[in-house]
Amino acid sequence: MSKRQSNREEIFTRILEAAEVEFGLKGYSGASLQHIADRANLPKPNIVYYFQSKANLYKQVLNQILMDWNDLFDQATIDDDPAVVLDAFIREKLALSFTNPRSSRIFAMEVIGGALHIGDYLKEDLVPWLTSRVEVIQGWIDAGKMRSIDPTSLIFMIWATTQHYADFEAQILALTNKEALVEEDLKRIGDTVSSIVLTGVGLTLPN
Amino acid sequence: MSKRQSNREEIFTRILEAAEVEFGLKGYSGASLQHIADRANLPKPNIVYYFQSKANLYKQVLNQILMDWNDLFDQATIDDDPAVVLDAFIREKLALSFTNPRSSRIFAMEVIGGALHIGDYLKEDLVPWLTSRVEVIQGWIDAGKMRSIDPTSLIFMIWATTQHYADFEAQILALTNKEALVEEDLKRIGDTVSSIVLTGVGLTLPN
DNA sequence: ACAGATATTGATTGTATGATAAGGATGTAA
DNA sequence: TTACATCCTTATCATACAATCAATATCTGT
Repeated sequence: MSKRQSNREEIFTRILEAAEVEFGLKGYSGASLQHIADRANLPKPNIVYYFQSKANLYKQVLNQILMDWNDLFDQATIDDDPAVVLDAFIREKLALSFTNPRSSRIFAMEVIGGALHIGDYLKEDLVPWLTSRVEVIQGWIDAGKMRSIDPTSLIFMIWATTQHYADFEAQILALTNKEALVEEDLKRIGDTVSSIVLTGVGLTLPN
Repeated sequence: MSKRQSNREEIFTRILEAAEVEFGLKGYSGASLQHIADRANLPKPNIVYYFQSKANLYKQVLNQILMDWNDLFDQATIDDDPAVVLDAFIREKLALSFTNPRSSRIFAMEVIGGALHIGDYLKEDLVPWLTSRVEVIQGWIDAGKMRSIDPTSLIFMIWATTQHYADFEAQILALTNKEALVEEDLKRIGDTVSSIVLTGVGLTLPN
């Protein structure tokens, strides 16, 4: 007669999910352990029992998000067709913003707040990633496959535009007078962004 | 012998400025009236005396920011050259992100948090603005001046890209290994973004 | 110079928070 | 069954906060 159907791991993820929702809604300071506990259907001290502190729980949530963010655009090499790669990158990143806006928002709030908790990750893990991606794009430019533009600014531009639909969802819904963004919007926006960016850097998709 | 050089208006703006800094650094929940008071060099109760409550002070700060945001891209008509207008819009918005990143960040955090305090402003003031701008761009498209793309997505794209440099400054500095963004960066990024967008929608700047 | 309005101050209040402590329940191994 | 470790829960802590208050100081119009 086990009132306790839940093992350690299940509770872990339950708390993490509740925390993600709460942090996503209220930000770090605004979120309270009590609310997270209520959401996870657990007494508050249990949260601390599993995660030691609020700051640590927050770090774990961020870590989870960064691990979930797939390595889109990661396997691309100089030999690939830049049009195909960039189009896929834009559409995948945009789709991720649509399906998982909460993750994007937590990350955004963290960075806007100065990236105090993930500054090290940015410098240690993301810098090499960006460097290697810039090299690939520069390779395409040198090979005459695309127009000469600043690769870093291009990557930031794609990041900014795609994440915008997750982070500023409230503004977009208010401005477009909608309840939610749907599959149709994803396609229209993906078409527009991909079209502008690809044309902008002198590329056309093969048929 | 007036120890008190400050009239009511001066104190008002002093509090508003201190609050903008504090909210920008810590977010709404993270900011405390005590810290705002310290920053404004006033006792805490005076903050409440002038602004009644923390929530109201925050609203006033947001209001101030929205009023400061000039009406860039506002006077453009169908008769103008879209290349000139869009280029100027991109560069001015980008410059604003560089000179006043704090305002942009407070606005961003507010929207990410669900735009609970400025939802009405978005619907009442920004919707008409967006509608009229979309009409102008659609007019350019209909007149064959530029490529046919979704005007709304284009505007969001420009917003996202330009604000990105203010909101995600911490990430950008970490990734580019810099201390601060300078005039030179503003030019390079402006060139890249303007070039990609203009080319992307089939425009070229006149000489 | 005076009186009424306005502004400033330090002290205080009640509440919500993150964190801890200590005992009880549960499962596991001998 | 017994012993032990893990897990959970109730009760409680000190702290920081927004907000209020009563008392004092300052200004302003007459």
